[in-house]
Amino acid sequence: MVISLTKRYQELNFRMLWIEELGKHIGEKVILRGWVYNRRDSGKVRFVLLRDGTGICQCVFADSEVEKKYFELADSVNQESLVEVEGTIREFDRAPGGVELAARSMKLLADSVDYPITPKEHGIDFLLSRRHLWLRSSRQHALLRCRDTLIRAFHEFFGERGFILIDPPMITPTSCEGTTELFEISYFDDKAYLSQSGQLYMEPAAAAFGKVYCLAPSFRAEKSKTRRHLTEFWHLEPEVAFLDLAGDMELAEEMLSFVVKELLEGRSTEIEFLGTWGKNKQEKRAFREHIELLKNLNPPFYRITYTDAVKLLAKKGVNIQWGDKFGADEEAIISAVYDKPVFCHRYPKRSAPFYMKEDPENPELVKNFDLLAPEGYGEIIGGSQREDDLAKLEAAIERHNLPREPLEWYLDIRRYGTFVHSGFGIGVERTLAWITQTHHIRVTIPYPRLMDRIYP
RNA sequence: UCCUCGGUAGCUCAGCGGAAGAGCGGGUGGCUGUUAACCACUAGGUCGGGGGUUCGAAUCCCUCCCGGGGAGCCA
Repeated sequence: MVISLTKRYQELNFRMLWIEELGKHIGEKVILRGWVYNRRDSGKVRFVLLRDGTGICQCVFADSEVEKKYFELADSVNQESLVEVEGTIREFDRAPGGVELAARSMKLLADSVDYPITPKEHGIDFLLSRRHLWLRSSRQHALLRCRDTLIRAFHEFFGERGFILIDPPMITPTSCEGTTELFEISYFDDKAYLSQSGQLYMEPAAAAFGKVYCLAPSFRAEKSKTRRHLTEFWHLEPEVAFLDLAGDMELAEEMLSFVVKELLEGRSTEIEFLGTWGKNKQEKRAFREHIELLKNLNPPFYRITYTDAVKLLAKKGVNIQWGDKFGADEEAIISAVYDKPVFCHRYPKRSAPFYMKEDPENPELVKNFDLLAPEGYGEIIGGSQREDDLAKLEAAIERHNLPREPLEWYLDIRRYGTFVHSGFGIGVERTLAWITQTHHIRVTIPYPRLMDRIYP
């Protein structure tokens, strides 16, 4: 079908163009194919907004210039019908994109009756149930283009630095961290679990390749119903040999600065659009301030120890004891002190996962960090130096009441040339939500998986 | 799992004991350039399900179902 269409355009001496390319073809006769985004009319003129995925083009049908049947089609064609429009591209300042198509004819290729997502406000339940159609809408379009750029930027950052991409398994025999709820699946005659992190598999890979990373889905079966949680999210996890905690934090801040720059440069149109879409005056100002913050997001970020953060919170009147975990409120208070993300590091060992390295300067602590994003977005990165002492790791496994046998392979890394190494995990959706100031991360992934929502 | 708010036209919502409403969307007509166009007319309802209170229930009570927001946990 595609081949024959292309041939037809050649025969007609027309050019089949994507809407994003139209600016370079002013004055040319072209054929556009796309879906009807919206339709407007005034007197003897009909406007059809055509969407082909790369952009939107206003097609103008003037009563005096087109045959009656085409004018009538332009007058009645349904939203999201697939059409082919033939005409001439011309400049028009007030049209979206600065150019418009002076239409000569239009052909209905596929009708669309009662398209549910009308140019109107809809509730989140309605939209999420129609996520497969919602993807066509302009805000979702902008967000997912930013997501594409963000993921490419992650790969570029690590690729340029000689990291090797190592894909972890998604089906695992046991929990990686032993704490969170896992999705159980049946695996022939056995039980298996969907991976909640690739980290334990990255550590042996770091011994094999030195600098490695993975970018894969992670699954969490916790019944978390908040704007920061998905049951399936994309998890980026670098792991580096001979890197200590300080180096790990440096890697994290360089990476974040890099991808933010790539987004600001590569997706300025989309980010500008997101800064105005559905926002009131105050929100628009807040967004502009956020963009200024992003523009100045150069290393180093701020650093504060857990112990100092507790003191800071106490000074702010928060009732908190050393050893308590930080909740969402505490994290918001800490991050609000700074105009850049802040590393909170060296948390109490008693609430830390088994694999984190004990701080030699204080065995009550582990050498880990959380990176807290400003503006209340909370933790977007969690990282640590890993325990490389076999005896200490074995003791930690025992302390956490974890079964030892499924972790023997992991202990091997400490048996055969153990080495200082560190890494971190960052959620693609949380990062994108923070950069684009999106309230809920469910719209930063094409098909969100949430508690009680698995359709479409 | 807990707390909290909600379910009324295709969509977004108002009505909160006394004739089922608005805006948008759909349909029809009007307007030479619209920007979620506008104007007029019009069709469209098991008020989430079940039970109860009452002369009378969308409205009050009980219960179940579904969804939103938040907490814990985490990225």
